[in-house]
Amino acid sequence: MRSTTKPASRPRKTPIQERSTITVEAIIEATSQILVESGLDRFSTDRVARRAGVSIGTLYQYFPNKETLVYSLVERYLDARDQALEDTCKALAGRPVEELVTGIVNSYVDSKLDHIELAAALYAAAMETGASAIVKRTSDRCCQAISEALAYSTGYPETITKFPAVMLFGSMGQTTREVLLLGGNPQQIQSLREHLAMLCCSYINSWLSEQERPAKQ
Amino acid sequence: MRSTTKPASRPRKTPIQERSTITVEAIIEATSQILVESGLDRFSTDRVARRAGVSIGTLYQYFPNKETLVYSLVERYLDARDQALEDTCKALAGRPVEELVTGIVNSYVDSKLDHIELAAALYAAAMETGASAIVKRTSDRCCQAISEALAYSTGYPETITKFPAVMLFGSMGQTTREVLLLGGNPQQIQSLREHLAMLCCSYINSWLSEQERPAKQ
Amino acid sequence: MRSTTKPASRPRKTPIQERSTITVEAIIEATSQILVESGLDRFSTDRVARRAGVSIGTLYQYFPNKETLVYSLVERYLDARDQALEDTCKALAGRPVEELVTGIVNSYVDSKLDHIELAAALYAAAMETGASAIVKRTSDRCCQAISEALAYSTGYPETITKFPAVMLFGSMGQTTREVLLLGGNPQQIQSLREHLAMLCCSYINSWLSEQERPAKQ
Amino acid sequence: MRSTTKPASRPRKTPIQERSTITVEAIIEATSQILVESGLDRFSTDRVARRAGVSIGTLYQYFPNKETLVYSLVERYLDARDQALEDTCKALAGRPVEELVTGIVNSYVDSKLDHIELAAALYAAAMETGASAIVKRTSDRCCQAISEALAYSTGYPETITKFPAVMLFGSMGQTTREVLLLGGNPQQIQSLREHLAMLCCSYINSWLSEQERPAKQ
DNA sequence: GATGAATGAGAGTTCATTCAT
DNA sequence: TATGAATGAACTCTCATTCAT
Repeated sequence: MRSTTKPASRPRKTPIQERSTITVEAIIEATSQILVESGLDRFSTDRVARRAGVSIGTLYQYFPNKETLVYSLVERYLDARDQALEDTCKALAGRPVEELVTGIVNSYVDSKLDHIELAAALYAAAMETGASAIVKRTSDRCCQAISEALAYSTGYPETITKFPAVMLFGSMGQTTREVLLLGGNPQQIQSLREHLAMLCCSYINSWLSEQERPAKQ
Repeated sequence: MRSTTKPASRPRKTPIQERSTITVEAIIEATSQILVESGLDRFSTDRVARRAGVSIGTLYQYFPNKETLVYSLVERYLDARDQALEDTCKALAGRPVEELVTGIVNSYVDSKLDHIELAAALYAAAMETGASAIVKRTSDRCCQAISEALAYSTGYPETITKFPAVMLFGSMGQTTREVLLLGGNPQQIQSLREHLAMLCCSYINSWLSEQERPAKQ
Repeated sequence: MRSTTKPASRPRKTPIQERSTITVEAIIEATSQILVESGLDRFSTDRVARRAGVSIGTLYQYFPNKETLVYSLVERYLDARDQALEDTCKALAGRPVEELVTGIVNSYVDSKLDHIELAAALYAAAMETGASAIVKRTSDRCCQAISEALAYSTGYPETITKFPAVMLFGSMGQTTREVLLLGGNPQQIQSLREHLAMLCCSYINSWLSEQERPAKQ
Repeated sequence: MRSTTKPASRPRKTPIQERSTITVEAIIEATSQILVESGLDRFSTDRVARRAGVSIGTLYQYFPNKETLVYSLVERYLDARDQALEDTCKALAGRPVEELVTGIVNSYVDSKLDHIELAAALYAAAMETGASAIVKRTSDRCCQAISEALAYSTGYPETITKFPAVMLFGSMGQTTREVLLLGGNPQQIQSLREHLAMLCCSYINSWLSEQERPAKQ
């Protein structure tokens, strides 16, 4: 992807009319399809416009440059994931840690399974195109949600639960990807859920028991 | 980067004169620098050649196409990581699991720290360019090494240690990346090592104690 | 010219606005000029675009690759020749052979004279670039037309007039080229017409008289 | 083929030593093979050198540029054809025209058959690369030989036999090529010989009888 | 608002040729 | 004399983006 030096601006125009909304949706859908089918190479504004059934000029009326297209998609996808995770955290905050952690794991795995191919394609796309800022922002949001829920459930202040939250979030990401690469059949997914729950719970328990006797350290 | 279907062939010409060995090294070094500085966009064969101080023709005498440049680098980097991990596994195979797992964690973190910027840049680069095949291959190699060492240390057959190995390997990857994104100062790195060791050890212990009483499950 | 195996596809885009029709004509005209002036070497898409007064991008919007440029021209030129020959054949079919053959000769020479330089340049160009398929196709078309007219005028079935048709067509091609190479002044052209008519007529007459007494052979 | 502006110079060095001769022969043979196999595109000095088993530097020691390679081959091939034709003309000069003309036809067809593939490849190659000068020169030589023999056999001065000679020579070229394109099986070749002989003889006879009564014209 | 023709910088790659070894 | 590493101009083609209609 040719990286122009322009800052990644938000969509140029906020669709207000009905028709515009349809157009924008068609464009984003086309973006998604092409990214999944062909990856970031072979991804061109021209193809997106044609697939969306609009002219290239129209596309540029709603998305000021190529990057914005990918950004919109990445953001939309990650927002959904974050939202689900936050909801889970809010729903389970205050419950026993093991229950909380297991809930988080399942929410995370579920959100990946929802859009398997898109997840993989976006992951690669996000690395390029400077979308890593978005990735960082949403990662932070997830860690924040986990950290808060953890603090609520354990009684520890958030300053302390921050790091374990990062560890939990980090553990889920690549293990899930790895298992999907292994084939991702239902049985493997089930194993993933169980092992991930076990891994996260035992880690949190270890960490908790260590917190109880900090003097020894 | 255009991912054509052409196979990522090995360097086109094996240097025979000493002069050309220097040239090849210069090209690889330039590839690395530009990838780190500017990412996969803005990465062009032209820039690489100029940075390496050779003509574009010379570059193409040793690397048949652009992809091969990135491949060479990814492969070289991952091979080093794999080698270190394998060495650690071999050295610690048969020792108590906790010692083994801690050793693996430290080896992994060390290899990332060795080339911090390069690691990040290559990670992104590898996602595109079809180098994901290489990534998969080397991941498998790591999981294999971990799995074998785990089998040796626990007495369980490798068929059983396979999945936990994948979980361990997966856990290390993104957590490390996440912490480096957080800034990666020495103190954070230290925390990472401790938490990662704790996470991995407690997971393996949980898993072991579950294995002992499979009937109850 | 690199003859890749990609099929010589038809122009990429059919002009819909009037503006683009002009553009396409300008490009074909430029192709013709450059081919005539400089031959197939020194023929580059860049030069064509510049000569046509359009950007290189515009050129590629209508011609998917370099070969298509030459193909279009070859085809257009040969089609005109074939059409003229077919018209002549149809008009003279049924008339005495001598009249028919003389008509064919003149039609052929006329079509060459119409675009003297272009004919020479295209001839060379067609040999390369895989346009030889087009050459073969149009040659066949000419031979077919001649063969049919010959059958009609002589009463022999077409299976028998086929070969003489090829001989007639073949005789005209290089002799005309040869005479043009000699300078091609009006007097030479006139001699060419006369000798070619004589050559073709006497050949057909010989062949006819041989057909009448096949037993003796 | 990139046309450099340099004049087409003769081979740089005349091989005097045994070894050099072998090298030069190997290079010419490689040129021939590659031209036949792959045509004028994909023909590169590099490939020729590799095929000939010599270094690119050595190639340039005997052939100052790429064109010279093709020239040598074209010249060598056409010289052989011309020589054969001249020999035939000398041998048959003074014999009855029909015998002469038939001999010429067979000599011409034979020389084409000798190197069928090479003939086709060279024909295309000669059109490009400015070798057309050579083609013209050797064509002239053939026409000259035919013209002289015709003069000798008919008693007419050479100024008069010149044009018929061109017509005869021209008739043979494309008809032969055309028949080879048709498949060129032995039966077709035999037909070609017969029809070509008939065509040429009847033409010459017509021309002769016209010469006898010029007043009527 | 929508269209699509036009733009042109820039990318990847080739290959004839030179020259130090 | 032979080698082959190095050169770089030239070439084909793409694609993000603009703007007249």
